[in-house]
Parts: sequence; C-alpha cells; structure tokens
Amino acid sequence: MSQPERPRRVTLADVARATGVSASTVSRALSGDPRITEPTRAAVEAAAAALSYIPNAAARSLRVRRTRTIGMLVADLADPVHGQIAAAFQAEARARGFTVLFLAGYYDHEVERRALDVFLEHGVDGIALLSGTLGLHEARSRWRPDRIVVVQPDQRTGGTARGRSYGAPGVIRSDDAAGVTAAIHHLVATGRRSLAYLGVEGRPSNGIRRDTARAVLRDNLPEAPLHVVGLSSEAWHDPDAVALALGEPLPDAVLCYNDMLGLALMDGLRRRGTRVPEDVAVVGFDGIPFTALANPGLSTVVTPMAQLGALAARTLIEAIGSGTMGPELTLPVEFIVRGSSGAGAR
Amino acid sequence: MSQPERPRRVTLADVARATGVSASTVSRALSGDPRITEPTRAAVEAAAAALSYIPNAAARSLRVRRTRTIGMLVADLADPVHGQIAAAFQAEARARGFTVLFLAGYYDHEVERRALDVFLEHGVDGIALLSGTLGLHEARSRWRPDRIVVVQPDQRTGGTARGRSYGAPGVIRSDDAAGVTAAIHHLVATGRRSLAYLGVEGRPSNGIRRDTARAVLRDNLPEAPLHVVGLSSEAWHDPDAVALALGEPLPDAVLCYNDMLGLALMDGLRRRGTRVPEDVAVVGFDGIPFTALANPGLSTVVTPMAQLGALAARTLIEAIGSGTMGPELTLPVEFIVRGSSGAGAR
DNA sequence: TTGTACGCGTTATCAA
DNA sequence: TTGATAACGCGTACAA
Repeated sequence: MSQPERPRRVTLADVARATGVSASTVSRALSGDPRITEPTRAAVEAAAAALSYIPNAAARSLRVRRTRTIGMLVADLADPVHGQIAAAFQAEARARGFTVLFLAGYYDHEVERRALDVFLEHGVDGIALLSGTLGLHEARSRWRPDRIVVVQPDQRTGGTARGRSYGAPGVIRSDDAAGVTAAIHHLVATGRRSLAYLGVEGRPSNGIRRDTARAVLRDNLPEAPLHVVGLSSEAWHDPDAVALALGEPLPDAVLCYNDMLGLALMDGLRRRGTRVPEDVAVVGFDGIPFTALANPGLSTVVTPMAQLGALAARTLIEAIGSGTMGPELTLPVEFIVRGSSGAGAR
Repeated sequence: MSQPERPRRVTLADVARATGVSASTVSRALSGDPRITEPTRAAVEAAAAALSYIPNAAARSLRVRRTRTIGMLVADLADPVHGQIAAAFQAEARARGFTVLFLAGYYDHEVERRALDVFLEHGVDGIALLSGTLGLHEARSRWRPDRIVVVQPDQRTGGTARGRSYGAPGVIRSDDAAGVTAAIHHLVATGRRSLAYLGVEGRPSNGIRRDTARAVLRDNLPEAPLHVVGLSSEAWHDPDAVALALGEPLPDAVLCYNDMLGLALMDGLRRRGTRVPEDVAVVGFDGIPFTALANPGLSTVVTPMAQLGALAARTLIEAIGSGTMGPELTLPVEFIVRGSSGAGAR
C-alpha cells in the first residue's frame, strides 16, 4: 500500500486546474491581490486547502529575487550566551515574516568563510554575524555592506576610545567597557588590592574587556597593575587547572572573561580550600542564569542578550526594507553584585 | 561612489561568456563532470573565481528537486540541552554537505505547525523534530514519513514497556527510564525514605521520567509512594518558590525533571537553611556542564546530547539517501553521583 | 568533448 | 477582472 511513487508536489497549476482558472489568477488570489473578485478568491482558497498546496519558495525567490530569509552566523550554538541571542533574533525575525538560516562557525575562519558562501548561495536577504572571527570588514568586502549586521564585535570595528565608539552602522553591541569599569570600581571600593583578569585567548571580545580592566585599574590603583592570565576556550571544563592558572600568590580579586570561567574558578578555588569571597573575590561576565543559582552567587556583568538579538533582527530587517543601515547601537549592561564578591566576611 | 545600482548577480552564463564556452560546459566543469577536458575546466574555474561566481541555490533546487537542506524544529534555542543537540546535529549535517534550517517552536503547537509549512515551502530534504509538542504522528501525516526523525520524543511514540520500546523507525532517544531507575535505586540504597519528583508541566519527556520514578519506587519502597509536584517551565527562575513547592514536611530526596530545576531547588533549600545533601538529597537530569561546577556538585542523569544530535543527523541523511529510515535507536545514559546526593554527611 | 534546447514553479507584464 | 506569455538560473537529455 505504501508504493514509493513519489507524490509530485502540488503546484499553482494544479490548483488552477482544480478551480478552473489560470495559474496567474491563483497566484494573485493567494497573494491577496485586490483586483481578484471575492468568489474567485474563495474558490481558489478552497481548492488550495483541499489539495494542501504549498508554495515553492525556490521558484518564488528565483522569480522575485528576494527570499525573506536571513543568515545568522553563530560562533557556537551550544554556548548559552549565543543561544539566547540567537533565540531572540529568530523570534523577532519570525514576527516580521523572515526565516533564519543558522550556521555555526566554531571560531574557525575557514568554516566561517564557507558559511558566508552558503548564505549567498541561498540568496539570503541579510546576514547577521554573532561573535566569531569573521570581521565586519571582511564580510562587507564580500557582500552588500548595507545588509550585514554584527552583534558584539571586537572593539576594533569602528573607532573606539574608552568605551565610546563611533561610526560603524550595523553594529549592535553591549557596553562591555562600562560593565568592566563598574566591576573594577566595585572590587577596588570593597578593599581588594591585587586584581587579576582571567581571559580566553582568541575571543574577539576578550580584548576590550582585558584592556578596559587594565586601564581602569591603572587609574584607580596605579601601584598594583592587573595580573593577566589567558586560558583556552575549553579551560572551564577543568576547574582545578583554572584555579592553578592564577599562580602564586593568589590575587584577592579576579575578573573573568565569562561566567563559565567564573563558575569554574569558584569551584577550583573551593577544591583547594580557598574561600570565596573571603580570600578571593570572583566576578564573571555575561549574566547567564546559573550565576544566580551558584553558591555563593556569582557577581557578574549582565549582557542584555535578548535585546541584542531582537535589536539586531529589527535593525537588519529595517535596513533590508529601507536600503540604509541604522547607526551603531550600544546597549547598557548591568553589574550585579552577589556573594562571590561580597565585602570581606559574610 | 556607492551608487545603489544593484550589482546583478553573476550567473553561469556570465562565467560562460568570460570563458568563451557554453553555460552547460561551465555547469559540468564546476560540478566535476569527468568528461570535461582539463584545460577547459581550469579556464572555467579561473573565470568563476575571477567573477566570484556564486551558484544560485534556488535555481538549482528548482531544477534538481533537492535542496541538501534539512529543517530542524527546536523547542527552544536558548535551552542549553537543545542548543547542544542542535549544535551536534548541524556539525554532522555540515560534514555531510547539508545545510540546516532551524526554527524554534517554543512549545506552541500553532507555531510548530507553521514551522513545518516553512520547511516544506523551502523544500527541505528532511525534517528533524527536537522535543516540542508536535507528535511524530502528526508530522508524518503531513509529510513524507520516511524523511522525519524525532529526537527525544514522548514515551507514547511507538510502544513502550518499562524502558523497552519497539517499532518506531526514525526515533532517536536516550534511555531516560534507565537513568531514572539508577537514580531512584541510588537514593533508596543510600537510605533515603521519602522521595519526591519535581516535574515540569507540559513537557513531553516529563511523563516518562515521572512514571518511571513512581513505578521503580513502588517496587523498591512500597510503603512510601512518590510525592509528585508539577511546576511551570519557568519555575527555576524563582528558587524560593521551587523549594516552597515541595511542601511540608520536606521529603529527604528529590528527583528533578531537569538540572535547572535541580540547581534552583538547591539554592532555594539553602536560602531557607535546609542542608543539601544532609537533610535533602537532590538529583537533576540532563547533565549540563554547570552541574559539575555547582556547590555541592549536582548528581544527575547525563543525556548524551552530542551523540543524540549527531546520530539524528546521520540517520536522517542516510534515510534521505537510501529511501528507508533506520530503526529506533536508544542511547544509554549515565548516572553521575555528586555531592548533592551524598550519603548523609560530608 | 561540447553545445542546444527545454523545463523546474513562480510572478510580472501585457493584452483582452 | 482575468488569461497568456516570458523570464528568473540551473541541470540534463539529446544532438553534434
């Protein structure tokens, strides 16, 4: 009974035949063309439903040269930060009638270049770059610059001077520098005197966080320069190694590149008997939900992930419609103090 | 200088003109047809590169009726479990030359139905369903049953008898029942006597975990039936409420539907002064990385997320190639004991 | 070994 | 208000 005679897809012509009109009438009726008479439209719609007609997106986009599809290049779908931004992006895009094609780049330049090609082959109407190694500059040299947005780029896009950046349309970023500044101020104000920065090598956003931390600390505590340590992106899987990487003597406060590293550091310190926050204060970055559930809670700079994603989609889709890309947008971050950087005792 | 004169896309014909051959020769040369002479191929490739020719996927798929595209319907991209599975799925698909179109369903049936339509419009070669409310049955009634895989379905797909399931080709699942069984055995064996299950309403996989827990407990501790509590999917944002939901008197062990709930419960108990694991043992489910970093570490049933995703992609793509869908596959889970369910003291 | 001709399913133009 | 026709860019059967 389940003969493999592949059931050829129902087309406009089939609906036309069933209704007794021409294919163009069906096309117009289904696209809501106002000059189709009401009974005709009703008949067409009934037939389309009865045959469960599904329009062929390939044929349409071949004809109209638009796909209502956006390509989003994500560094790593398994990363909660990227996942949250991607989810918000897709939700906003969907609300505006766009479909999102996701590709992961895994911080591999070759993969990312290839992903761009895939987007172009599929004729996307716009492209969103989320983290990763592909610079805005390179992407824009390969395709229409007015249809690419970048979320959270390196500080080197556009000019940047101490957190104030200017002139890079299509860039949606969070104010990492302000977040780092707040964190350092907090640590110094609560009596911490030897600060370290635990970074992740090769992440574009690592640079601005580290450099800002260094600069702010220099302004506030000139005699004790920032101790900088760089780890691999997978380092947080091994808490002991993370704690060990800090070296001796231990600093009394550590700002981490992201929350996972912060959580791993807390665990590593705990395992060697160092108390957080009494001996060492720990601050993370990103504001993933688990920071609130940790014991003690992890102080962190909260990136507005949902807004970043939604705003990126909105900006891109409006640019697709209008032909001009909106200006660079910087969203504020929030620094949340929790137990991991509590003042001394408690 | 940046005149908006849209730079018409380079086509096969353009490359042909530049090379001085016909379009079909270009097509053959670029697709590696063996009967194209070497110098011709080289010339074509040079011209294609020089013009930065990008093939038009819409035109191709219109012609060959294949897109080498797979649609994956994910319940929630922001959920770490789904993100991990999706990432592995995409990686495997990419390695086999397929592009993945992701859509999120947010556990909304209407949205999921619409997502299916989008996939069909785009002419995907296959569909993967990850969690969500859309049953395998409904999906298969709307499209080619032999090109749909489901990851982690409700236990009601196919027949299931105490963890043994049979006869549902295209289903890739983890052995949740075995994981729950191991967890309950562990809790009973370490002296816990009043057990509770903290579930999430409306999640397909909640049923099998809860029912298995109840059945296994009945077999092992008939005099103390499982205390079942159902929470909303967002409940974990409020740790106090989660702890409160357990009621009085507190059970001495709680199995949670997922790790987020487990982490929230630990935090909520801590905030009201209840000790984990001394007073209450807590066990999570999924094995997200944060369980290892929590304090104490959260015991959990580890779902093989990466394998689930990769295997789903492999199964689906092989079915697309061969025309027959492989049998149901159940991957083993691992139960990891950590501090949160330690025996009594420590 | 290469070129010619056709059709995939749609929409837009033009004519009726 | 509706229908016939052409074209979007590609792959392939057939002819050369």
